[in-house]
This record gives sequence, structure tokens and C-alpha cells, in this order.
Amino acid sequence: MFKPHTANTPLACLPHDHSHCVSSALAEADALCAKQGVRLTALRKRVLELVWQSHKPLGAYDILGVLSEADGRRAAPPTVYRALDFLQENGLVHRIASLNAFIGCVHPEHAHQGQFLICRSCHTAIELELPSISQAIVAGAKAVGFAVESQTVEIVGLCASCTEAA
Amino acid sequence: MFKPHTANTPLACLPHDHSHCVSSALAEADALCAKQGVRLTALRKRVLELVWQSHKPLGAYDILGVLSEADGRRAAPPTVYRALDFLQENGLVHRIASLNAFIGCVHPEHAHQGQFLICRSCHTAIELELPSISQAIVAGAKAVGFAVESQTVEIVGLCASCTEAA
DNA sequence: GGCAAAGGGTTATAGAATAACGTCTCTTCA
DNA sequence: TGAAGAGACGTTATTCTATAACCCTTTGCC
Repeated sequence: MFKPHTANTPLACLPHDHSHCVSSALAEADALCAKQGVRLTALRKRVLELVWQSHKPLGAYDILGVLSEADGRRAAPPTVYRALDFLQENGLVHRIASLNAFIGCVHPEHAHQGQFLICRSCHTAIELELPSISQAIVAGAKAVGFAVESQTVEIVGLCASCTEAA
Repeated sequence: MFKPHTANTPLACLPHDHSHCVSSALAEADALCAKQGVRLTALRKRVLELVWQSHKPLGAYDILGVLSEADGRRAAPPTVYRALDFLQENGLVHRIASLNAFIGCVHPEHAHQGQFLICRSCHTAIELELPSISQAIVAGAKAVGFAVESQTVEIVGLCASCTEAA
């Protein structure tokens, strides 16, 4: 069932070298922002790093707490939300509506909206990008004359690791 | 494209006799609660009626406003949230996470989680319950060892009526 | 009637997000 | 070089969403 995962997209819930996730996400963000001609400022990069510190969706106020306490930066909610808005607009993070939280995007190099598998036990979120799901949605919507523009697909359940542990 | 709709499930975005939606939803709620041995109190029924007053998802604080102002009832947030919790537990309303809002369930007679098509123009929400979508999700999750327990599928786009108008 | 459980009122607070305005710092172009 | 303008961020205040905790009342049941 568990295919060996590639270095670029380890299955979030399995043990892996997470520092590599972080460093490659930050490097890719640098490259993408340069390419797009937008500025990945120190603050924005720091927020992205915090979001990537784990594969669990992180709340804006958690980020705010770290900026204020650990970083000693004077930060109020707008500081964090502006950074998150920027990161979202540039496809570097996703917002998980059902959790009011944010997670690093594993495929920022192309525009998309993922589907998210959220483990109720370990809280890890796995991002999928399956045409089979998107297409089922688009087709179902089309059948009632509805033109899809954006999809929010957030699934709660038990990840592979937690299923095994239980 | 527009199939003639049945009396029980008119396509929300098309003109229809909405008073029938409301009365049948309330009658069905009465019957279901009686069957389940739970109490559809006056307050709960009123909240359900308000949620059903249109096919647009309604915020808890909108409900609160009506209870306080139109109904003249002394109501604070917990009053509304408790009623909504009850209605959700009994499958009579759904919460739309991406809108922080609530909508009447069109098929309360059996447990399920719908898929929602939300029009960005008229704000109408259409509830679907397509196995094709659910199954695509379950299959995609299973491929990474994830066991699905609940699905949040909320789609934004343009409904048939608004597409036609545009 | 009397009891237990559920419903709902009340107060307070937590959590998430945005509005509005000011200041500083880049970049750009004259 | 230096002024203009835009973008980024700080700051204060407020709005919106949701829950905790406590208490009284109502309801169903014996």
C-alpha cells in the first residue's frame, strides 16, 4: 500500500527528513517569487518557514505567537494575515477552511487547489491533487448547470500511520 | 440541461414555490425528531425555519439578530449555537465551513454529508449527494492508506440561473 | 408531587479576521 | 542625487464567529 515516496513529496504522515521539506520549500519559494517578480520579504519567508515547520495546519494566531515571543518582533494580526494573503496569492500556502488554519503547498510551481486529507489523530494534513476527484466534482456540477470555479475538499479520517498504530 | 425537478428537491437556484420547501422541511423535521425520540422545541424549530427561509447559507449571528429583533426573544450566541448543534446532530442542517454559515438539509431522512455548490453571484447553495464524488475521494484516500470518516466538499462557481443571466 | 435530565438564559471570554490610518523603505526616473 | 510613488509593515480598533461556565426553568417520568 505504501509506495516508496520521492524526495519531493514524502507522504506527510510517514517518517521522513522533514528539514529537507522545509529547505526545499523555502528554496522553491525564493525561485518562484523571483520568477514572478514579487518580493519574498524576510517576514513572508519567516511565516512560510513557520507554516512548514510541520505537516499540521497552523493557525494564524499560532504564527503570531511565535513572531511575537520567539522572534521578538512587534506583530499584530494584520502582520500575519498580510503575509499569509501574499503566500496564498502566490500559491505557496493553502488555507484549510474547516480548521481556520494554513499549510504549506507541496506543488507551488503550478496553480491548483489541492484536496486535503486531515488525520483526526495526529492532525497531519496530506495534500492530494487528483484529477479523478476534481473531474467527478466538475461533472456532477455540470449536470445541474453549475460552472465550477474553485473547489474546497477537506477530508477528515485516519492516516496510514495512525491506522497502523491503532 | 435543466431537468424538470421533483417537488421534494427543486434545484435551489431555479424559481420554485419556496414556501413548500419550508413547510415540507419543517414537517419532515417534526416527523424525524418524533421517530428519533428527540425534542424539536419551539426554539429549534424556529431556527430551522430561519435557516430554511432561503437557499442561501445563513450565519449564526444573522439568526441571532432575527431572534432578538423580530421575535423579541432574549437570545445570546449560545442560544443559537445550541439549537444549531442540535439540528446538525440530527441531520437537519449542514454547516458550510468555508462560509461559517448554515443551510437546511434537503435529505434529512438518512445520514450523509452533502457536497455543496455555492453560487458566487446569487449565493444560493445547492446540495448534491453524488456517490461518484464520494467514491473518488475514498478511493484517492485509500491509495495513500487514509481511511475517510467525513468529507467537506464546498464548490464555488456560477449557478445555472446566474450563468444564463450573464 | 417529586425527581432527574434536558433546555435555555446569562455573563464572560476566546479565537479568527479585517478596517483604517500612519510610517518607513524601496525603486524608479528625472 | 533626490523627489515621487508604490509597496510593506506597524498600530489601534473593531467586527465576526464560537465556546465556557454557571444557573434557573421546563419537561418527562415514576
